[in-house]
Amino acid sequence: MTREKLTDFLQRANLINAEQAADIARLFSPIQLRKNDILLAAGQVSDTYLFLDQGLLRAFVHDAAGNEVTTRFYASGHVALDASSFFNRTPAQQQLHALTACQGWALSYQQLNALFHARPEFREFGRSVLVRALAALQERMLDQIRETARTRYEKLLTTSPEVIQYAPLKHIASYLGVTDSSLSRIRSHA
Amino acid sequence: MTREKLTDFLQRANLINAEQAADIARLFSPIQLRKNDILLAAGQVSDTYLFLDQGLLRAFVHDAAGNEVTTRFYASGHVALDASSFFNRTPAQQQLHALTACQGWALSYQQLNALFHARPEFREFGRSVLVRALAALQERMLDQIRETARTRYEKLLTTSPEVIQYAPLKHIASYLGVTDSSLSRIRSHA
DNA sequence: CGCATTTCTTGTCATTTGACAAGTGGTGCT
DNA sequence: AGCACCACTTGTCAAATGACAAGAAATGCG
Repeated sequence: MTREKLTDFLQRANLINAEQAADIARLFSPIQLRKNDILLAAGQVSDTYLFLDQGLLRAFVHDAAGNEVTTRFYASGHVALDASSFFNRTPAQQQLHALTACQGWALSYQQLNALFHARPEFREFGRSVLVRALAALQERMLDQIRETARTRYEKLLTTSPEVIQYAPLKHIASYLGVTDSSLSRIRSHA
Repeated sequence: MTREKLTDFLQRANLINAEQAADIARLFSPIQLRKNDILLAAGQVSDTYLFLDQGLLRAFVHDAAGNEVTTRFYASGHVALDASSFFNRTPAQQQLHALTACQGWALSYQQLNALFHARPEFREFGRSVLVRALAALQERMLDQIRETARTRYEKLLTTSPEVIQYAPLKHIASYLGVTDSSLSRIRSHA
């Protein structure tokens, strides 16, 4: 696995140039996950800032009734992270589950902080990752409020076909906020 | 208006001590808003990092049909901000609207960045503000998915009574993701 | 291979919520 | 005061979705 996707990613917000990206990328360690591995278990303090190169992950929690609710999918080219656990060094509520075999690049909390300290441009970049995650979540919240389940499904279909392809229906359903039966019906009469 | 709430706020995450907090707080400028002032208009680049001392704000967007959707309320003791516009220096999608007369403390983008540069502890604090906003939004997303409108209303009632008290029903309704009629019925037969 | 488990679909019915419309009461403005 | 405009409530009906259950299809495993 080359670091090419990682260096591309680092340059995406135009806060880091090619040379800096190469230097920074060198510090990430390769990570492999098998299908169904749990990268982060409930109660554990996250210590992996993961850039996903290949594969698909999901984050999920249990609700009061004990049902799993999928809170996010992470496709390749994105950072998969429980920000709250990682940055606050607190036990994770969320779990991270590999839906397929995955490859990625990782930093520990200590490494990330050292890098933030040493490299202002990476600090800026790290902030932009957080701000983008916030904006994306806000957008999803809006969809949840004003779009029907069918529209939400169709949007997911066009923006994240890999999710539809690899994630089982029940995970997609709880992510979209509908029951599996409803999603099945939405699909059938698409 | 004293800077007391602001210095308390700065110390809340235990990343900044009392002396540092006093130094930092000194750099914020006081801001007043009248009821119904628009702090941030659509299309404008946000340049106000606002700690709200008194009053109530809301953020809203227009959906495709032109209806206002309230995306968040900001009560006193919190930072009211369109993070995406402020940090990326991009035109705001959201607007910020004073629901009551407000007082607060503000930094410009330039001031905030200078402060981030000069004070690592404030940098950490800034990150924790973002991470907390992310976690709160995630929590709200979960409620949106698994709770009924009635439960969401009741939660808001206990966690943010000031919102119920000062915001008109239609803003609360669009925030909760229901129509005003439905919310009115939920209330009537509480 | 054969069995158990999981995944997905489909049926029936109840519940929630939305759409639309009318009406009431309050508020602000001239 | 008089009028226009909001904010909120309430009625009626339709549409979307959930709950529950049964069954079919696919998958994993010994």
